[in-house]
Amino acid sequence: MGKATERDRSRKKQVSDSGNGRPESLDFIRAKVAEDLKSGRYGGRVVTRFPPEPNGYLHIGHAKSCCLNFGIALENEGGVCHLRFDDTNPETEDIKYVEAIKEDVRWLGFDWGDKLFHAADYFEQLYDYAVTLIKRGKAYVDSSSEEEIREYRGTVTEPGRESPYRSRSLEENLDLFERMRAGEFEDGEHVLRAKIDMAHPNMLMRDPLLYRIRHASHYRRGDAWCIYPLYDFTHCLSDAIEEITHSLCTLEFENNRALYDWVLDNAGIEHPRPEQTEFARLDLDYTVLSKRKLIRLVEEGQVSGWDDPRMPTVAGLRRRGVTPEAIRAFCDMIGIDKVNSRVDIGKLEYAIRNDLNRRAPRVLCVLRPLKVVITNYPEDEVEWLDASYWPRDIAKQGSRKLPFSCEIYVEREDFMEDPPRKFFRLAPGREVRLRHSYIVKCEEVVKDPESGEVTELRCTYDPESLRGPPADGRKVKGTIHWVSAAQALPCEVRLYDRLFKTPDPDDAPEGQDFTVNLNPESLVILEGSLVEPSVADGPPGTRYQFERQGYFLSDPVDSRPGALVFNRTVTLRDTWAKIASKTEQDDQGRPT
RNA sequence: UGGCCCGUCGUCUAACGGCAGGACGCUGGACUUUGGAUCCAGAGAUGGUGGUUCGAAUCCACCCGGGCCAACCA
Repeated sequence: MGKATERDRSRKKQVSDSGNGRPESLDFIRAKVAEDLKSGRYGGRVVTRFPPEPNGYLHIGHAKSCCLNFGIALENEGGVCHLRFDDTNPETEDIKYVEAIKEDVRWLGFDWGDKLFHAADYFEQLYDYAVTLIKRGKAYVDSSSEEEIREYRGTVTEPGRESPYRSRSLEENLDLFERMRAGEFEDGEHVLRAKIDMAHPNMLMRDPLLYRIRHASHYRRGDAWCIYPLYDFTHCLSDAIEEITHSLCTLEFENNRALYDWVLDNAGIEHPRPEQTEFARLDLDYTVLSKRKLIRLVEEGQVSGWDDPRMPTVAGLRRRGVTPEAIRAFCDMIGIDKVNSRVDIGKLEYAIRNDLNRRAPRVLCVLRPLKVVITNYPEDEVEWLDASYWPRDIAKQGSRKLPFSCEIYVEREDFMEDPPRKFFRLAPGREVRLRHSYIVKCEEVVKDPESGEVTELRCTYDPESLRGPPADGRKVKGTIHWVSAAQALPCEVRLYDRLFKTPDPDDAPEGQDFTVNLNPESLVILEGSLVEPSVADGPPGTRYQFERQGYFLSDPVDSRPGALVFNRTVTLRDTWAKIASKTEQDDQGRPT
């Protein structure tokens, strides 16, 4: 008991009690940070870093890392998290990605203060460390060709062979490396390699490359350099330069840890040194989270850009209407572990709904309109009904006026001529409540004589039914949304759905790739939707719940007063859809 | 087939030698002028086999399954 109390007290991340009387525990990384703090390993410092490479946009997997690194800094007294661009590859990186990433990190709610760094700014120091390595006999210039190097490396089951250039003298190595920097050689003529062990069972330790020659302009350093350091050399030393304590990265870098430590050791970095710890990257079903694949979707025009609302990018989620709070809540929900896993996208959707439920005012919008004439309502009358923006269980004030008249539109889906059991909506002879308004009864169905399509419903209303249930005690189970024909605003509605139709997009038939699994219905554009007039003043980027439909955001780019465009962020939970599909299954399973 | 890492409800996770707990999802019910939200209840897991131990998800061995590594990417 005393042990539990002590552990409880030492917790820095105060998460809610799960109701079982026991405190919730820290993930293994936070536990390690807490341990290091307790043992005084880093003198009470906690310094993490979020190290994106500016060669693409941030996606929700990066958000997980962002939440972890900035989260740990926030949770610990005096904790700091650096934003560092890991920009050592001049051929793929661009300033536009730097700007986009900064915007995304800020939008996610994280503040790096004055701790903004670039690995490219360390090139001079990194060069000096390389010289140190050479002087210690721990690095050499290899003049083998790319193919030779590959060949000599061996395979995972066979040891490699030493390069013939491995035994060059210190002086020759120093001279060559200096001339590499001076630009005396062509791309690929020489490389700088660590001298470790060509027979090492860990392939990364078989004399890994440290520097390569690339006569290319760097977005930040211009033409100042023609040799560029590689990841394994750069990252650990950048961490050391910034005095990072906990260097957190994903599982695929587990093999790199030995090299991380080797470089630090041999470059003479003093203790306390940064320590690398790996965790599982985020994988989400019904989408892809690899930069390579996301770039392909953008370049092939499968989506409209990095910020297409179907993209799992931070920019895409933002334009879709997802809030940073929802993303952070989701990251909290999934936890941190070392098991590679594919998270149910339903969890993300839950986090989004849970957040939007409390923040999005309710309005009425008819996506696919069906005309309804109220035959016993005065033809020229318009009643402006008071309608709360919030349901009774949300403690917020505010309402708007909703016009009601003899001609309205309802959702086409809310009428069925021959309804199944449990369909609580409009059907011949049936009554429904119009949200915030009267009860109406369907008296007549008007059809197009040619096609047979229902074109209009003729209904009567109960004048006594505006407030509360009907006096005669009859039950009206269904409530549907509607808009008044004369005052409704036409709008475009973009219904976004999952980008892929299969949980694992990479599971493609032989010879085909993930793009065959793209969901052709991931975007359905509705041109003729009608929304209540109160939304006219909402600036682009306003969030609403369209009652019974879902959460929507007026598109920040395309929506304008008079030409409203709404993006569906996520649908509401749809119990009816579940009942309907279950009923269908039951009917199919039953002998006729 | 070499090395490293990892296997707990359908999914994401907790339990660190002592009652396998939570969340999402699912099922049923209550409530309801959103088939939303909320509330209540329920079903549901330690990959396998041995061993150590009074006691094993936890420690050990073997097996099975999964991931990563043979870019001058990160």
